[in-house]
Amino acid sequence: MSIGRPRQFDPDRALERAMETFWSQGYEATSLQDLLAAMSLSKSSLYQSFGDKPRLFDRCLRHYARERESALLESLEASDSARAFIETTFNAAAEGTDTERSRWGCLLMNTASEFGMRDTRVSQAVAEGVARFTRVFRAAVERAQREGDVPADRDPQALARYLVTNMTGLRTLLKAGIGRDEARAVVAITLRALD
Amino acid sequence: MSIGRPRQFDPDRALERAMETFWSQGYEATSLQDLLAAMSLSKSSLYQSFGDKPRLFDRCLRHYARERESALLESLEASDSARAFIETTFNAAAEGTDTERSRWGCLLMNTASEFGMRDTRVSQAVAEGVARFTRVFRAAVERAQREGDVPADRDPQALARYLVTNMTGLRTLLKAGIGRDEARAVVAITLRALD
DNA sequence: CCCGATATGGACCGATTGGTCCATATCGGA
DNA sequence: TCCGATATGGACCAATCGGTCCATATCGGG
Repeated sequence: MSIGRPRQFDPDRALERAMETFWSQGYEATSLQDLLAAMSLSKSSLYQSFGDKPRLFDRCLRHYARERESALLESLEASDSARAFIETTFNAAAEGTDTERSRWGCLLMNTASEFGMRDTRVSQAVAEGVARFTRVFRAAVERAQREGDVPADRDPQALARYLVTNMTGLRTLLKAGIGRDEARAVVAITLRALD
Repeated sequence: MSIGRPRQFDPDRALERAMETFWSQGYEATSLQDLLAAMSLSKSSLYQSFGDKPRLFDRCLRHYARERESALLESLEASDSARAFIETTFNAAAEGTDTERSRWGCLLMNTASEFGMRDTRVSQAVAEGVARFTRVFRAAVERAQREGDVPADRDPQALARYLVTNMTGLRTLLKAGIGRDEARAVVAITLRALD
């Protein structure tokens, strides 16, 4: 399978760097030069291994969605209480302690905001990613209901979408310059929906 | 004051067109060509009357914020009940009946998402606009409390920010392809915070 | 009727954009 | 050791980017 000259870079690492660049700057504001510098490879290698800018971006979107989903799932499974997981996730977002990446918002939502419905491939990647997040939160809500921390008569799917909506709005407002105290107060109200 | 050759275009109309272009496409994705075509004027006139692209964008942001604020205020004052105003506003957003512009999201939040905190002028314009919106919703909450439709012990400022957050998230999710029914369900949960 | 002042159209600019192409390097297998 | 196959670096490209400049058009006031 590996005939010919071997790659001089780690494709996963390079993809991660590309993802970070798109994430922090957006699609249009990211030039090929930016990508090449961040990924530390030549233009030829980029096109050889990842195709053109749209294809690379698409791979970054899907990589992001999967990565975040598994991180959330891991955190959920490691939590003693599903409700605690939800509260911790939101509070961490409000604190912005969540690495410097918290200042970047959510790549999927940034992309939804930037592209809207203009590009079919992008829209589909975004929709799929949102579905992943929603699924995780639905699972969390359902488990919380089983654990008696959320009333059983609530619609887990609707509640999950509500949580995703609030997380999205919160991250956007943080990018808009809202302060920590204000974010905390918003989160407090948001989480009341679980009572 | 009006010495020299008169303008052959309506500056307000031109600014409106520029705003719509930035609103629907974002800043980076909007070229000067796009602006000139939408505004129906020559490059010279653009630079003469509005300055360069960043300056024009800044004016669009402030124009948008003021326009939306006054529209919301008007709607609030025309409502018999402040709570009805809030509910109507959110339901309209969920329906997407809200002209084609609903597919564009909110210019201020799109901008926050696209720029983050990179540009001081832009950040300030966004923050000021968000403050306008928050003020309107706070006024609405306070009036609703006076009218007995929202418990008096709630913090109007925090509730207003919560509403802005939810509106932001909702508009973003609509851009991400969420359906009407799902949006309605989210809004229903959002509005429970007023009970 | 001319003059100062503003508006307008279009030529022009260097820089950058995303993308292609080819010569060269470096591998595994025969 | 040579060959097929892949990787890499860099030259090169047309198109477009935002922006400047100047000649011309069109006004009001003297």
